[in-house]
Amino acid sequence: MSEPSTPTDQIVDGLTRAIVEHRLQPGTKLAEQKLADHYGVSRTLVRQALFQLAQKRLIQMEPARGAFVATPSVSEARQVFGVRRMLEAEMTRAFVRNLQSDWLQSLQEHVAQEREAIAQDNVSARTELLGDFHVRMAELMDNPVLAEILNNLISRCALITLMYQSAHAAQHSADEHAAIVQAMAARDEALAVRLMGEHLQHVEDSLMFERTVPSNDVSQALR
Amino acid sequence: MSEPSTPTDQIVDGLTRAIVEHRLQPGTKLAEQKLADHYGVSRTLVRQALFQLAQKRLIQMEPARGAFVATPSVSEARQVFGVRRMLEAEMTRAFVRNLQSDWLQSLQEHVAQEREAIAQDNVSARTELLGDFHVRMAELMDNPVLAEILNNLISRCALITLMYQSAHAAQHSADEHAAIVQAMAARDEALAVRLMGEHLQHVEDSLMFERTVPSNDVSQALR
DNA sequence: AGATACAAAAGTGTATACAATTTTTAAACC
DNA sequence: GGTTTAAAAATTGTATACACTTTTGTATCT
Repeated sequence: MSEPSTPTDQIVDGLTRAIVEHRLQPGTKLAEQKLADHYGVSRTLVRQALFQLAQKRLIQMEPARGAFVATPSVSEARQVFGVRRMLEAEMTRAFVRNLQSDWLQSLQEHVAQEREAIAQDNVSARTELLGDFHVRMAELMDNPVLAEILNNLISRCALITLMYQSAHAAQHSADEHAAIVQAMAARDEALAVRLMGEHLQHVEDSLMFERTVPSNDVSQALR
Repeated sequence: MSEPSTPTDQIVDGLTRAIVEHRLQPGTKLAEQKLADHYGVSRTLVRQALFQLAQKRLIQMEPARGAFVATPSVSEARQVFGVRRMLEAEMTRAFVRNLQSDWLQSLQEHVAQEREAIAQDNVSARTELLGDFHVRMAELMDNPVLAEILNNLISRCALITLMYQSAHAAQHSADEHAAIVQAMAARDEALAVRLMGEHLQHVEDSLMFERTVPSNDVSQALR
């Protein structure tokens, strides 16, 4: 979390957070000069950042027209969730098979944090923690390659996710996380895998609503 | 394959191919001006391309020192193959479950192409086709999201792969591909999944040898 | 009034310029 | 001979300049 990171990376991170947290709505135009002014750098660096975001599929670049926050189709959304289910089913299986004593405690603490954020109605912390549960599993397994891929997929899911996940749905997710950890604690591989699959299916099913208002106020959103 | 693509994308593609095909050895320095001269553009565009390659983990950028073709550690290599096994086990399962009549024929034709390239001792075509077998499955399932992720993973595998895969190992891979298709044709889901897992394990096991000579002649490699 | 044409403004795409850092080269020293 | 120091060259990091495209605004015509 505390990497030195180049200016370009900082812009990437800042925009990623803004997009994932829905402070920048899908379809919003990202004008290079405005971003440059906001970050106090030249367009050169903004441009480098935009290209990277395009590769992460968080924005879409149209030739000579500029960059826009991505508006994933329903089909793409289903594919992203599908890949997550494929990957995380096997990840869960491997997790239970190689279970270390401290892993369970770490996940249990994470779920506790989730519940705290939900109780406090802290929407952005809640969203981040719910996604990080899955990344945390990869990190515990000491697999940064998997963690990075999952993190990218989860970013795309967050972009896909409806504006604000309801407090109810968030609570449901946290409960499912807890149930998964419980199955792991019982070393019940099959159950843990099944619960993880169902969990992701539930998250997917709880989304896919109508689009929300595009306010498009870039400077304010980035504050 | 025939996208208009910006100059930056062309540089990314060109360097990707050069790295994946081992015309540029791991550790080779990629000096910006040399690349700019070679592609007849300014450093600006080369830089954009390099940042994208860094994100794909095909090169590593060191602050103020420049870009170098990535030299993945053995640990990273195992992680990449591990993620592929996770992903492709489930992909194979889904493939067999949703099997369409024309899918098998497409894969069979692909295997035939592989064998032709192997017979002709066309190393670069062979390497590309052996990797594309897996991407083809994702494409047949009409899942570009999965196809893109797999393609990135496979690029990293190719970078990891020993300088030149032996003709013998290539033949072995093509045979395993054929066996997988055969299991699919028999609608034997469990067998197809198992064969795919074993196939990836074999590929992984056949690698991991010593490093080879760094020739570092960029201009010639890109020719 | 509505549509069309054209000029002005804004924005993107690329190259160049320049400061800051690293690498190389050469000389001085032990 | 090998190591240290210092200047020179090369390279990276960032900003700016400018051509070209798209968008916006305005006046003209029907």
